[in-house]
Amino acid sequence: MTRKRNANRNAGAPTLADVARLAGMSEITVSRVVRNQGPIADATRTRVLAAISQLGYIPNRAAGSLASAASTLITVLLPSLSNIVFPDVLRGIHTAITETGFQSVIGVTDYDPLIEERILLSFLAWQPAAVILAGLHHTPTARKHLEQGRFRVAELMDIDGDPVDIAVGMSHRQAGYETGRHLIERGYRRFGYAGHMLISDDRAKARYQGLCEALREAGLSLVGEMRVPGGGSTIAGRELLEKLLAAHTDLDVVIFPNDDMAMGGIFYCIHAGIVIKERLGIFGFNGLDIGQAMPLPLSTILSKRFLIGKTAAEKLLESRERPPEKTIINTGFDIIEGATA
Amino acid sequence: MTRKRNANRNAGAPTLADVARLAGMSEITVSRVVRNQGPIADATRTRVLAAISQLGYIPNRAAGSLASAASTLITVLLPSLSNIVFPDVLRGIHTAITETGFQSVIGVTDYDPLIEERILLSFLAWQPAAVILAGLHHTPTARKHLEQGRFRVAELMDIDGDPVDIAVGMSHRQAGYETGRHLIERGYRRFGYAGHMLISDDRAKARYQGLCEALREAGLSLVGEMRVPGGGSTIAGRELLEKLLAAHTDLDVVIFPNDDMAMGGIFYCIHAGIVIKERLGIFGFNGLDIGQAMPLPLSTILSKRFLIGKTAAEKLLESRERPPEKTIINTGFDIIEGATA
DNA sequence: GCGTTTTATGGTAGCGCTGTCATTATTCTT
DNA sequence: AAGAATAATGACAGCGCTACCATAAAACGC
Repeated sequence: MTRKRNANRNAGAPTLADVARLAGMSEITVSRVVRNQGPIADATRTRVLAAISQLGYIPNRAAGSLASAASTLITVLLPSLSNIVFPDVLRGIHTAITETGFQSVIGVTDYDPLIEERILLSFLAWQPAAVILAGLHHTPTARKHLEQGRFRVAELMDIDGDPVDIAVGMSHRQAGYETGRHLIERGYRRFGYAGHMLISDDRAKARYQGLCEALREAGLSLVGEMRVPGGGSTIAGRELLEKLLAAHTDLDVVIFPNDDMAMGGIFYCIHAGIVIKERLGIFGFNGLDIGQAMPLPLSTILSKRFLIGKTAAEKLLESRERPPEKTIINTGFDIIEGATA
Repeated sequence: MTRKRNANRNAGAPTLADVARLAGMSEITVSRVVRNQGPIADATRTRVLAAISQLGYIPNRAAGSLASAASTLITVLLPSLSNIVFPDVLRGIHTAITETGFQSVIGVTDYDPLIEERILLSFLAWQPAAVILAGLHHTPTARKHLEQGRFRVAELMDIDGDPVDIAVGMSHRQAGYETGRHLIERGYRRFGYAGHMLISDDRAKARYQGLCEALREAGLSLVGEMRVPGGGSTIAGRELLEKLLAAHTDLDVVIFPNDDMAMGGIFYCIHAGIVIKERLGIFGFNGLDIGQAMPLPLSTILSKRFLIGKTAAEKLLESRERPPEKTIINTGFDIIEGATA
């Protein structure tokens, strides 16, 4: 039977036992060398390492995970990959884990908490060492599993709420608020908003609310507001601004939920001969490089995506066990003055 | 001993045996229901499913992988996450696998074949169902493992070469060549190249060579050429074009290795008052949305990144076994006429 | 109606590794 | 120098699942 079984296996792929035999050591010693764990005599380590490289041994992680009830996998659930923000976060995560032996398994939730829940459950089957997801808002089932699991949890981007374990991000409500204050101070009074319809993009919603609050405090309110269906791209921003200005000719500044859309707005102004900043201010969010490379650098808010990902992953790996108190790390944001508002 | 061991485990997480007991079935039957495999009576399936949801059973993939010597993981090795191209590819991959139960493990190689090799070996420890990587150029060790492994392999982006199993992409050499032909036909004669120094970016190199070949055939050659250190961004493109034009005042067209840099070039022209197209043509590569949203849409080549990722993943999952003949899928490219060259 | 195939289910032995508990050198105290 | 601590190694069971083979029951063929 054993023979039959092996037929379907990686033809003769060497196992711990093979290495042990060749090195003249017990399996457990080889295992310790591989995992760099426990006290090992230098001579032993050398011998084992030699046997490993001679055989081309690759440890079987499935067996290891099963035996130890823990894996080296980190589950990463991102709302989207189209929005450059999340690849940046992912890049930060990878920068932090690259030398640690941890590996990331990626899921894309499409901003949908139900999809997030489904993917989360299927990923928990790997007994991950940590779970990283976006935002603090999850389904009750997802939240329950996150709370009860034997793994670390980092919730990224947002810090306005109660995290399961670690939250790393910024206050989007505050960012929206300060956007409003900043523009009011610069003399803008007739505000427009050109958004998108990702109702599950809690961050964009929080910024919007913060903005409205700043306006309200100053006795102002949004004069005009429009949204495109879907996620919002540069082209969408361009077309949307045209429509918004057609409906509200007297706007003096328009805020976009992200830089991509804001750049579309700028392109529309150039096309339509509208003098940016004097006649119409444009304000974005994210602080993308490309916006800053433009002849008129985009006025926007720099969100520290890479830093968020990197910080979260580092923090996560500090300890295997979840500490008693929750951690909230505010990476903050910078207002980029720019030349468009 | 068993008790001690369980102490460290997921406290009482239900196992197949628990489900089997509750459903009054054998473990193997439950396993079959979970995997949707083999003939199961409807009544049995219903009962098992009820028990699963009652217990909140989550299968242990590590155990499954160990027993079957196969996993549902797909290893994805990308050169970079900064370059928007690769998140697009990843998005395509995820679109294809999202409903299949397969999951992606991501590694970032930084365009370095040695890093690629190291990550590949560490990922093979999971006995992945498939490996997806960029390009056809790998270390001998990596190539050997790819060839001998019991998993499918897809090499993306490039098709100029001999793949291990499946290649999906386009001919970058041809893209470069056609860029040259296209611009020569439009009357350009004094060519400049503003590149970067990613020597391991084989695709950019192939396009460069194709371009040179087209010029050579027409009795031309590059008048001026410069490269920035590192990967090349919009800002780098902007600064590089300034330098290149300072050194070669008589260029009538400049080709960039990607749209990001080309847009930087456009921004420099706007800034310096250079009339784009008439006085200086600008040509990119990738066909990013943002380039097409600009007042003067960028002249460039559309690479079908999303399609490449999606096609590769679909093809990969068609069959578990590697077929005897290799597959090469040419997704082609489109020349976008644009307004900048 | 009796063999033959198909459908549905189960028993059992591992998969390759690591946790737990020993055990035996070796070094350190005072 | 005797006891105590530490360093280095090993035996062995078992993690939770699935491949393999077996078996029983139902459907089929002529």
